[in-house]
Amino acid sequence: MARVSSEKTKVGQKVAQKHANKKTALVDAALTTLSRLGYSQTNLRMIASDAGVSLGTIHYYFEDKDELLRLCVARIKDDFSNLIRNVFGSVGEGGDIGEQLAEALADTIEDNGATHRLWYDLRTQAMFVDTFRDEVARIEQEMSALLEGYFKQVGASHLDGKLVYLQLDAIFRHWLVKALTETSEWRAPFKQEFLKVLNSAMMVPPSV
Amino acid sequence: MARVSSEKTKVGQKVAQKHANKKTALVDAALTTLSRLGYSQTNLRMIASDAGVSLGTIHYYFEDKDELLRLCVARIKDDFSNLIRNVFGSVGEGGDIGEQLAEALADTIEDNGATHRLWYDLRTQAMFVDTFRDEVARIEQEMSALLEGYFKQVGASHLDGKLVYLQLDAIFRHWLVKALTETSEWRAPFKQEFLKVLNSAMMVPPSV
DNA sequence: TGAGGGTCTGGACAAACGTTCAAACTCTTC
DNA sequence: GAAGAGTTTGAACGTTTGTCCAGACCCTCA
Repeated sequence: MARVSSEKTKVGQKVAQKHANKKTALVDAALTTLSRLGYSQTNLRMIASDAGVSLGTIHYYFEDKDELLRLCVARIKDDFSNLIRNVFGSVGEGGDIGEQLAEALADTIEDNGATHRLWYDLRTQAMFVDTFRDEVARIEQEMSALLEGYFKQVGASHLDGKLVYLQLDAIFRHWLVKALTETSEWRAPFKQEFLKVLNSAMMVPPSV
Repeated sequence: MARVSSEKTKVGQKVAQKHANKKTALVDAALTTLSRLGYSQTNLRMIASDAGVSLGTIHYYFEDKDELLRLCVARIKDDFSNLIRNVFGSVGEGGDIGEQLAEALADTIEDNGATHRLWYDLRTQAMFVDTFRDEVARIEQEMSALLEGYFKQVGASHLDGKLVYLQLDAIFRHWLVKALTETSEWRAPFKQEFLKVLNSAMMVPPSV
């Protein structure tokens, strides 16, 4: 089992960089497979096939299946943070901010639907096995924190970020399923319900 | 492969009844295993072990694994309906109805936590495979309908049952996870958040 | 007390799984 | 262009999985 050179020479660094790049590329491929088939039906042969490498290559870069899956969850966390951050960032100053937020989330249902589905899959797996449990909890905390930051920005700092996140997430998940399984129009009703929940949440007065 | 006598004789009916009883007992055992291990980690040998029968017996009563799992989902549906119906039924006329509802739901987190966890597992599986998809959709519709019936009863018939169900379900799931994984007190915060969401949902005025 | 239909068993099977490994291959460096 | 470190392969291994089956078992009637 050859290991990548960890010497602190110039060549060693170059090789290590290449090694790391390939590793992240394989994580990418694994995420493609996972988002297509789901956690329970994904195996290493499928991942290798999607990545265009042989089965042995997977084990050359990863200790075992667990390490690969953990890195996948970590990657999802980063992608999620960036995605939501971009959503909040793309929301312009003028116009109805909630409306723009709903629009951006509808876009990500359309563009990253499979990835979001995988997130719900891994979140559920974490209810049974503790492999991802901590990382899942961290992601949810970060989502809540992002929302809370948004609330502070619009002068509603008394709102509970986690509580509103849970409600909005439920709407998001529901219409994600619709968008993935049905052909009927979903953007309009999603945006309507999302805004309804968001507005009703923001109408809650500060608790005494 | 011996099949149960389907003759319409007296003996035939008796035998068929016994056969059906054993079949439901095996579904019960399967649900125990599933709720303990989750969908992706449950296999027929575990189910047979929990049921106290040999592996062959499973295939004597069920065509294949799929049939058993489908019957499990169907059983969950019935149990769920009855459970929620009981919750609504146990809610007395006097006092704060929302408070009593939250209390009853907290009880079922405590008493049937593993079953609820399984429900979320199967609901997520339905996002990837279509085996349970229709049955899952039916269950969610029934939950929404039950809630809508409750709204009509308290004179808030303009509220969207599905929308409120999604929000309350999110709170329920969140605190179910807490109750299953952490030792800290969860009943009080669950009831508080549940009521907060319920009340804020019921404050929504009829749309024009 | 046999006969016979229903029940149950434990082993056997093929397929699929994660994992391992010797051998072949690629690329850089001297 | 030889050497060597890093990479990739495809076959092979041991396990686990769902499925199948011949035979043993149980129970009920004639």
